Amino acid sequence: MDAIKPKKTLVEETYDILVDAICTSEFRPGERLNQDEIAARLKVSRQPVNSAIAILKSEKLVEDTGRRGVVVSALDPDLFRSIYEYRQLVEPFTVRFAIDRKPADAARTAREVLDRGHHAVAEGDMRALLGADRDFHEMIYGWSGNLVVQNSMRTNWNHIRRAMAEVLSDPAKAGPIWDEHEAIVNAMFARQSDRAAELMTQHIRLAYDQNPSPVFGVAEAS
Amino acid sequence: MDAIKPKKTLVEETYDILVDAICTSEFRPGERLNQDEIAARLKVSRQPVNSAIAILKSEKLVEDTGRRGVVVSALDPDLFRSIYEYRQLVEPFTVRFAIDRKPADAARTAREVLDRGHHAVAEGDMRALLGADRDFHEMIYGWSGNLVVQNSMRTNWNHIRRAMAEVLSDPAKAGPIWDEHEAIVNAMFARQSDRAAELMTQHIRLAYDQNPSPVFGVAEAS
DNA sequence: ATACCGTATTTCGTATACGAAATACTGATT
DNA sequence: AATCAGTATTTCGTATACGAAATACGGTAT
Repeated sequence: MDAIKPKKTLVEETYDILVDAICTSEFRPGERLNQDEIAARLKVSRQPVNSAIAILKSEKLVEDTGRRGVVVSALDPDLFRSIYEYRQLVEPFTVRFAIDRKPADAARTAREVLDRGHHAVAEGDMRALLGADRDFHEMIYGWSGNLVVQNSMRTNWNHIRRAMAEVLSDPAKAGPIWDEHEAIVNAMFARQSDRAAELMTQHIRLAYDQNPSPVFGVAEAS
Repeated sequence: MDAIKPKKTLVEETYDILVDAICTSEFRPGERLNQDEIAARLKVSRQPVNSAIAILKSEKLVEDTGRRGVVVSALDPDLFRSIYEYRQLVEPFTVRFAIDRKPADAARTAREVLDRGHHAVAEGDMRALLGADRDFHEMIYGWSGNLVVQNSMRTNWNHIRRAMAEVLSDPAKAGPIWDEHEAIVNAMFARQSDRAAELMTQHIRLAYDQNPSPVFGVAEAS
């Protein structure tokens, strides 16, 4: 019997809702977040909205405009470049560690995540695709056992989602991505450390290189 | 003429004060943060304290205990290991990029930072040492031009500071660290990319390896 | 027509109030 | 002495109030 799970506070719920709205471009880059309106929409007082916005600020999803509140941060090509530079460095490393550190049920988990991705491709569901893509990578970060990577990639994926929300991508183009995911996982389970890491490096480089404009033409998150 | 710099809000100031109190072990791991007491001490209402704590929560410097508020997070050996694992991966990378991306005044800045470090060694001032150490590494992160590394290492250094605050280290032992810093900078300015990166790798590995217990016997942050 | 000034309105930071939930304390029972 | 139940107190999440600062608007002067 587990402990009763504490409910999320209104601050936490508000934060989640705002993150999602920003990352799906419901709130556009540069758009002002009006606390009264948000509070009215969510049917809460302004105070939890104000607190949630303070957290968003610390995560740079929104930025200050002085006394007149915050705007959604602009999509920053420098940040995007940094994220992909970083991913090319860090994710092959997570692959290497994941091979040795993955838990006993890793094969089952991997199968589920891959199936979910292939299913999203078949359904042509862009939102599910992005979620599955993120799940795939987060699975590997988790297996790597490195808490710093897990934490830093959590916020990085929010920025990736934002960039992806700016374009209408063709889900059909996502097919090869999931083949690449399969190949990475196969190499990992075959304990081919170098091959798996190289496949991941190529995978991420390809995602970035196929981007005709660093932010607005993003074809794939990964 | 620059824009008038907006003042920090009470939430921001409170957050800064709390971070410092946690990172210098004024608030001990496991200790409850009482909002009323903190508000009274800082002579503000509870609301900005509550908001500041919400941000600390999202950064994992404090954790929830249900309805009775938050406690300062325990020093987690896994997190510490992750941080050093991560640093050994990421900081040589920042060194390599810094060589090409450093600004025109980099040599002057480096000199200032190194002088500050040597001065803190001579003064035997542990707190200044830790600050200078952090400044040294942040200088290189900044030169590398990678925003993700800069952001993630900001919170990581808070955790490093916490671990350091648990022990009374001998400042005299910090001397060789600054010699290592000098060597790294010299290799960078000589554009010896491989050598600089390797020196940084060794430097960080040495800092971690000299730690008899992953958290409590930390001799050096770097 | 444009610029300026005064007033009204909006918005947000923060203080205060309220009530729910958790914890501490006390007295009664076994 | 140990346990339980009831009550009091503490603490925090959130709503509401207040006031400062920013912005919008309307009228007047040039």
